[in-house]
Amino acid sequence: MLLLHLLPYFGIIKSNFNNTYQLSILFQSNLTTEDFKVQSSQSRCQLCAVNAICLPSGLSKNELCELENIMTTSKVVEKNQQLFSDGEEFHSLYIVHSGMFKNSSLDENGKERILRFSLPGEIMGLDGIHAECYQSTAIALTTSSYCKIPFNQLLDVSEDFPIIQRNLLKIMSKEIYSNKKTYIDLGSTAKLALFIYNISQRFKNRGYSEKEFYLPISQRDIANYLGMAEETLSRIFKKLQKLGAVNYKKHILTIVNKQQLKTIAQLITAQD
Amino acid sequence: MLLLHLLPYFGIIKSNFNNTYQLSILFQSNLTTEDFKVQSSQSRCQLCAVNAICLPSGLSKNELCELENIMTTSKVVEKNQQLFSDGEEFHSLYIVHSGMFKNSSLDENGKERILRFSLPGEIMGLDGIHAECYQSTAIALTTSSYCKIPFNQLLDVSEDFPIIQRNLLKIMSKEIYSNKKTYIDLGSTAKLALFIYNISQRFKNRGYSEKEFYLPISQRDIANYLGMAEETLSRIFKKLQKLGAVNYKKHILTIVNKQQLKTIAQLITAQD
DNA sequence: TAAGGATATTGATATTAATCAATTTTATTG
DNA sequence: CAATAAAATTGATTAATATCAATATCCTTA
Repeated sequence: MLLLHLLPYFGIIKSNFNNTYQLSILFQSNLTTEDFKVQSSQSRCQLCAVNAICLPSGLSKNELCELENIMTTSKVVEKNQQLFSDGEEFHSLYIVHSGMFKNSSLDENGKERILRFSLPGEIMGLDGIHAECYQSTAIALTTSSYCKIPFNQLLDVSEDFPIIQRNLLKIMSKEIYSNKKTYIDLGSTAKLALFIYNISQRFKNRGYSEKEFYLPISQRDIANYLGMAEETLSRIFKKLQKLGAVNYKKHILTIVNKQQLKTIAQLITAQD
Repeated sequence: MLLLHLLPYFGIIKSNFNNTYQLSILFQSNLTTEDFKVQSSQSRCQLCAVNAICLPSGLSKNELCELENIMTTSKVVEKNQQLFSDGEEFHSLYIVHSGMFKNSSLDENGKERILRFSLPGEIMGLDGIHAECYQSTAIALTTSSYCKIPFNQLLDVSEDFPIIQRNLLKIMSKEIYSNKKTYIDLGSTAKLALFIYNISQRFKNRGYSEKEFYLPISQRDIANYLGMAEETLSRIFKKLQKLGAVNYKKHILTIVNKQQLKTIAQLITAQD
């Protein structure tokens, strides 16, 4: 039987190519919810692979316990299922436990606008706090799992445990900061290179491989997120491969030359 | 003698053109700091024109008092002065009281990247909480004033007054949300129209005129913020004027046709 | 108020990316 | 596994925007 808290590790394709395809299948496959069932005693935060990130640093056993009491055990959603939707009443924060989500909303003409992709250990729903309703829709891009924290209960607990409050502020601050590093003045090639690099670093920060990972996002969605035409994105993916910076086949992304990727993304100045 | 807490009202150019230029001069002028000196008893939050926005709703007299005790009386900075800078140790949040600031940092090639413009009632420095140092530099674009809240003291106070904590979370949530409404998939014309509309609405939400205001931002800085060439911005400003949507002369911006502006900004679908 | 520097405008051209249209490849489902 | 739908690729063309270069205007300050 599969233990859910190990799933995030499986999602990463190791350099060893014998393991690779078997493992990655978990993320594209048609396994049913049943396959992911978990013993509740083992799904608690102490055992969770992402706990160190989703609510970082400084919590005592006592404080962690309080948190766990209000959180749901992690649950599975299938590909294309929706966790919450734009405009719906806000009640809980969601933490990605495994898999990936897209957060989007519809613009004035009804066109989907993808605002963010959420990876394991990342929190969704923070933008709903101020308006008391969710500001975007969260859709699983692959079979995924999540934990749920009712916000009012979190506030109650944080009154007794200021460290939790402080952590929440830090998480939100980081979110504000990361949104600022925008793609706005980059050309299409730099945009895609930066996007790949960013995703890679987010995986790395969560203990996964930064070199090779399963990317369950369609090119249409990447193009939407980066604000470019699908066709342009396809051409630029090809270009990045031709340049030897990355490799991309069937949603498996390999970073071949990290330095070069960073240079193209304009994160470092090209040497001459 | 000028009372600082009235300044924000003066910054707005009324439709009455007799008053207009005199008043707007306050914002471009070379008045010295002396001219802006304030009686401390009148600068407290109760009298502040922006208090209802900067720390909104639900504070009792008692709670407000606690806040005021830790805040500095509002202070003036001259044009081009810096409030805090990227990388400097984080200690306080800053609230714009009057005038305008730009928040920017340098990219890998040393080029300035403007991340945001801060208007009266808006908080600066929130992105510094997580890293414990400021993530951007705040520079006054015109003679401006601000209030300062030491963050650790704010945390202390908010432990006793949960409403303050909750307000802070809401403010940060709003900031996360507003960053998401990006310009990424708009053409240059729509970008500039949306930019003008957004600024206009932020003025409106703070009780100022949404139709006409002094915009102390250089076209170079607007172009930088929107990720386009200076020349393109100049041409598009002209285009928006030719179309009859706005008027712009010597940093005085007038919205001539709001509906049209919104249509160009793709906020509403064009009627046929 | 005249001079000099900064900011903004304008035109010509080159570059980049969008659009349109067709085809190929991949994924899904009975 | 074949049939169909969805996603990705490719080429040709058009449209948008950047760049380069020159000039004009505005703003500051001596």
